[in-house]
Amino acid sequence: MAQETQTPRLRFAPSPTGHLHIGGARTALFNWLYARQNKGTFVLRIEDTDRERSTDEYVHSIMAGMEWLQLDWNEGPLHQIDRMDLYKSYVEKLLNEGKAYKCFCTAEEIDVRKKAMLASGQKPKYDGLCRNANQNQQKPFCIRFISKPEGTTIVHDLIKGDVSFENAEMDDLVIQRTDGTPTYNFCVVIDDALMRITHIIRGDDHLNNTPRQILLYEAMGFTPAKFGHLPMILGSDKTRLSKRHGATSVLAYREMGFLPDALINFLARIGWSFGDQEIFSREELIEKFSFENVGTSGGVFNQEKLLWLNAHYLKNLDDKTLQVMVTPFLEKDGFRISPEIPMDKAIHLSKERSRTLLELSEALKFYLHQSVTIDPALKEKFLTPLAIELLRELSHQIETHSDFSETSLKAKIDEWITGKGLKLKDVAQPLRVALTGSTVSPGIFELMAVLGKEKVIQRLKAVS
RNA sequence: GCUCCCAUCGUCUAGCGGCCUAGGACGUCGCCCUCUCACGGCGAAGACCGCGGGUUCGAAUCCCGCUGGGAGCGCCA
Repeated sequence: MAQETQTPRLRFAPSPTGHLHIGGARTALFNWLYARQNKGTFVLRIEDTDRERSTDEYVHSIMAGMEWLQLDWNEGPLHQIDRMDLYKSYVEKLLNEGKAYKCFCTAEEIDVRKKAMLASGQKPKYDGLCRNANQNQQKPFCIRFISKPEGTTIVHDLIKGDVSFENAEMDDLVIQRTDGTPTYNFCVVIDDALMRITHIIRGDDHLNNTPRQILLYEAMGFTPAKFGHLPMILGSDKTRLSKRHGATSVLAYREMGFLPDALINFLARIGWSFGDQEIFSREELIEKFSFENVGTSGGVFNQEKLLWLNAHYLKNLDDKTLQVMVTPFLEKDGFRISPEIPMDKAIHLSKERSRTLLELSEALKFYLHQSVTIDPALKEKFLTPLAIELLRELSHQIETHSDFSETSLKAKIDEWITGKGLKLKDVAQPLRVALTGSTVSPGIFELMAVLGKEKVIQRLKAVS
């Protein structure tokens, strides 16, 4: 048979029992990167053999997460549930070849025996009782794969190097449940083999499963793929990242106003590095990725760094694009983009002061308000009788000033301030509070130019 | 308990035997810029390279042991 498996085929195989989470997204990313780098194929396969916990909602959510991250796939989504007959044919094959057997033990019986093993210091595993049992009993049964009693199985891992396991460590794996459905370790092997997957890149929580999968490959006459096990992403307490550590769903990061490129960049840098470089475009990632530079130890998910990266990508986006991206955040809070305010200019002023789209939307709200509400404490501190007097005077000065551009405004106000023997410092904060309701905002002249004469005068009158 | 994986600043990491009195980035703290806040610029603190043995002229880098952490040990994936 011709060996024409030169272009790699990779896959991401989530189970739809939850949303696409951070760890899964990184696994998908690394598979995707390698596939794209080598002009290979990236397959999305849904591992939904657990009918109890799998839902369509999660399938859609996972796909939405990948689409948002722009991790596009070439084949799929393929559902394992559609391939049940296929798996069963292989169960039959193994049964006929004497490589598997029916097991009539109940869960309770096994549980008792395993507990006893654990108590005596042994690794709890199925004791193989039914291997020699009468196979024609009229009782419910599951089907087990006969493990090898001796020898060593070596996993040639692309990331961890060679890892060897004693075959005696492995027990007789259930490949078909009592209800007749095949199990994960069995289905993956068949799917990966039949879909001609060349590289299986997944979390290292699967490393212990790999030797038994290799044995399954061999038993069914398949050639094992290459494996690569990624270290886990950890929470701040260095345990495997979970809900306990806060948001883990990729889509939740979209809602928090993160940019897909930032998240991709961040995810890539947990576990993978390229010298001292921190910022990578997708193209660079595809070009520079290699298993060789994937680390072997787990990495903590550091949201502060994600925030920094997000800020970086945010300020490098053009204003019009950002406007499209931030609008949903504004609308969600009941704001309507008004043509009176040049939003792109407002965004230009705030984008380097915001780390997320959410923060950006917050920074834009004051432009859109009908009137400014000022916190009493701020009012007391900044809008003193003296300040109000100044603002009133300033209001008159501006009313007759027609050119509301930033430079013209600055010239006009500077002149007025200097004429009064004051410093900009003396009026900037009261003015800022009156116009924005906050002590924090973009530069006062830029902001006034964006806000427009009418609103500026209106807001000044409201406080004086 | 058993099996497997892992171990450099608080965090992500560079380092693949001499270039390391250990480099970069995030965060932190100063200073500069300045109308506030950011951005930006400059600078500082921060790792006896988990511990102990080897190998070697020489080890963060190789080997062994220990300790610590993680994962697995499901008729979940």
